[in-house]
Amino acid sequence: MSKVLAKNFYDRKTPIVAEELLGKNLVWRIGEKITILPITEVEAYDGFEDKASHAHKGLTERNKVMFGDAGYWYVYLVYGMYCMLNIVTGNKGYPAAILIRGAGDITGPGRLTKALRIGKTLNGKKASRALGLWIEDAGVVVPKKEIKKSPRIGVAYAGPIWAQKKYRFVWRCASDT
DNA sequence: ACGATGATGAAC
DNA sequence: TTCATCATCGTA
Repeated sequence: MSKVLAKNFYDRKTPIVAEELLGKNLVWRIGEKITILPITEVEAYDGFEDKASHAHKGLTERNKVMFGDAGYWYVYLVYGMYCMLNIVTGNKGYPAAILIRGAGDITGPGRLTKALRIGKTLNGKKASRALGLWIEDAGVVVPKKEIKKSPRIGVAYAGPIWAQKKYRFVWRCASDT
């Protein structure tokens, strides 16, 4: 049985949610076509103090979704070309989100949204079957040994403390090393 | 190693 | 209104 992850899953400490998202299924439906991809790589962006997070400069038009309820999509454009897909975590008023960097065979957040044709129209929408983009638990448990923690990518500007935080979680199968 | 490519936020 | 800066990727 697969169950759709809802607010009670996302509304917890961001790094915990991020780690638990590994192995969950990202589901994307366009009409009759359904794509199911197990999540393999994520990054946590947590709270006002996190200098790598968009939220650290306060509430803005772009990042306001991060301040809202958990379980909503935060989608934005970087480098003029690629949309980044994030799921909002934490309580309302507490800005946090998790960037989905890879799922299935796809590695890289830009490639993921390009492959699925996910765009900013989903920004601020609730992850649900009705929307056509959601995450569900198919009962897969990823062994701790297969989870690799490391610093986040592309956030050197955040200063040593935040740039070095191990908020990146990668599901590395035992078969490869 | 670097350019593409455009929204964003802050300065002026 | 202008400017530097990006949670990146493909090509070289």
